[in-house]
Amino acid sequence: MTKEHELSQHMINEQDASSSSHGCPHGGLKGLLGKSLAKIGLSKSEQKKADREEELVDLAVSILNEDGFGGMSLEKLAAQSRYSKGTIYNHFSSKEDCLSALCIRAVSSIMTFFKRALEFKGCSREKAVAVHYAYQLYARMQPTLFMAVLSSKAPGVREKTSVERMQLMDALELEINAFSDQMFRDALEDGSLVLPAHLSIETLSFSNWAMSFGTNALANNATEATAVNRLNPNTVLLQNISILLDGMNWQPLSKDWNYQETWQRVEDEIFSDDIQLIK
Amino acid sequence: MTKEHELSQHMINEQDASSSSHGCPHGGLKGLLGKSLAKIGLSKSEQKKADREEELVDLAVSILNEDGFGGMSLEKLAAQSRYSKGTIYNHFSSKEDCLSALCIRAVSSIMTFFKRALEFKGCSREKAVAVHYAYQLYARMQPTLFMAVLSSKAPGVREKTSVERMQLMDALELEINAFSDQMFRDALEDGSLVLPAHLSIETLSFSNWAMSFGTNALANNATEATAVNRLNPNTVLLQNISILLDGMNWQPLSKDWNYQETWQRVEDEIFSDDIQLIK
DNA sequence: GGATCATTATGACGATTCGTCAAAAATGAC
DNA sequence: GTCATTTTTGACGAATCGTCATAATGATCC
Repeated sequence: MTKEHELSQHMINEQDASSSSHGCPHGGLKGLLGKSLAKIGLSKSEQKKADREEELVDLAVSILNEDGFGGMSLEKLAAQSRYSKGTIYNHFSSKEDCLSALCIRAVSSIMTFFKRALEFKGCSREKAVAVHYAYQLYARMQPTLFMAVLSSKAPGVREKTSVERMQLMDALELEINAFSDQMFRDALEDGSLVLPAHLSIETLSFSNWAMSFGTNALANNATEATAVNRLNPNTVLLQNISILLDGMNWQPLSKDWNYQETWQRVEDEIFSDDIQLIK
Repeated sequence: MTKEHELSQHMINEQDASSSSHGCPHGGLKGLLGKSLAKIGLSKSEQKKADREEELVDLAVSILNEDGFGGMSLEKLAAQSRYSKGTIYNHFSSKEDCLSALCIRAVSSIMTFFKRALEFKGCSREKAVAVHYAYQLYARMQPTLFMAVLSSKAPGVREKTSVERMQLMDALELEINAFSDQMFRDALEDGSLVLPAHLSIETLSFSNWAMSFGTNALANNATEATAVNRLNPNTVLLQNISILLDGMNWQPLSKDWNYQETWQRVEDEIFSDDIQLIK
């Protein structure tokens, strides 16, 4: 509850600060960060409403973590909050709308994690590895929220989400896409990656995302009978990603570089605080 | 509704027939197929109950397709069926238990698709491509059921699922894992694949699955803002998988073989009937 | 066939959640 | 202080959940 809150609180306002303070050698990504969600120019009452929504989403997250997906209800949210049901429905047009709000919270948090990962000092492929580390870390810290992002894309959920929220969600998604694309553009620029025949940046970017998402989703929902259980949960993602990036011929290849060490350095140098929270 | 029904109806009984009739040159997979779910030795009343359960799952699938995930209720299932609520609850201990039953149906269907894909005549990597084609085809034919498999792994759902059904689900999952592993074992045996340093069969098998799952899940839930929309939905999976299998150095590499043609041949030679249904 | 017992099916029930809406309360303008 | 506007409230009807006493069905024995 407070954990998630701390992660995302005022995140948007901190974006400019963080993205300009880290010493990213490639300028490409800078221009894409922040701005799109600026909470500027709000009247006093609008600000008040926005604050309360933040508070409600915080509470919803804690309920989600506590009672799982099916256990989340606006009734319960109202009961546990300082407000009545009517007020809750004044913020969220439906349960699904609230789920979408949670999804936005999740994607925003992931985005900040990504930006922190980018601060890692290393070659372009190492930076990509760092971003995957961040994704995996978030998936482990907030498993339910991580999965909520996917569920919120189901038709039934989208239909019941307010248009403004859907626009916000789509904007965030574009931002994430742009972020991912830019990683590959940077790699092409510095020569460590050459576009394979018949493949576009979009294809590489998507395959990269799909692998990371698939691995985290399956690892998250592992049962005793699952293939994941036979593997080391800490490095499954690194291994999968290594095979994929080798397939793209992204230099240096995994046989020529100890990415295991990179992985560990990302944990120690960037996310050591968050790792403590898990344990 | 009837579509899905036809797919899975008596599937288990047909397993032996299909796996012994196709001309698979590698014998490795044969031994693993079927058996594990044999519906033998049922008394008359047990048989009757099993039949009715099949009927109810069919109906549940159609409701799921019609009203989506949140719209599925046992109340509705009872209303649309010939039975009363009490009887429904006699079959499914809860809504979540019913969801797990749907998941079992889905995985079983996917398994039959996989086995059909294996009938494709070609080298081991082509067979793997065929299996991915089958997975993607199922995901497109039954998008909601496809996603249901993942949701049924959530803790909240598992908790409310009857133990027998969970055992059945775990057994199915093991079967799928074994199937996947065997594909890689066959490839190692015929020499087209060599185990990369520090990687196990389990790792390769899982990365293969994760990529396919991730791609299909994301492609299924694509919105206008998604990266998937920029790509050709018919071949996204083939492209992603090609990069991955190249990364494993599975011969022949995509630069030395036209897998696009393989992909098309799988569609034409194995799944042409099912493709018709989508259109 | 009929009596007896075991199994299965039924739908009424209380509890919970959904989303709505008229009335009450709070806010703000003058 | 008064009035108008906005916001908050919780009671409401509908839908769903899962349970359980009762009714119906079927099996077994005489």
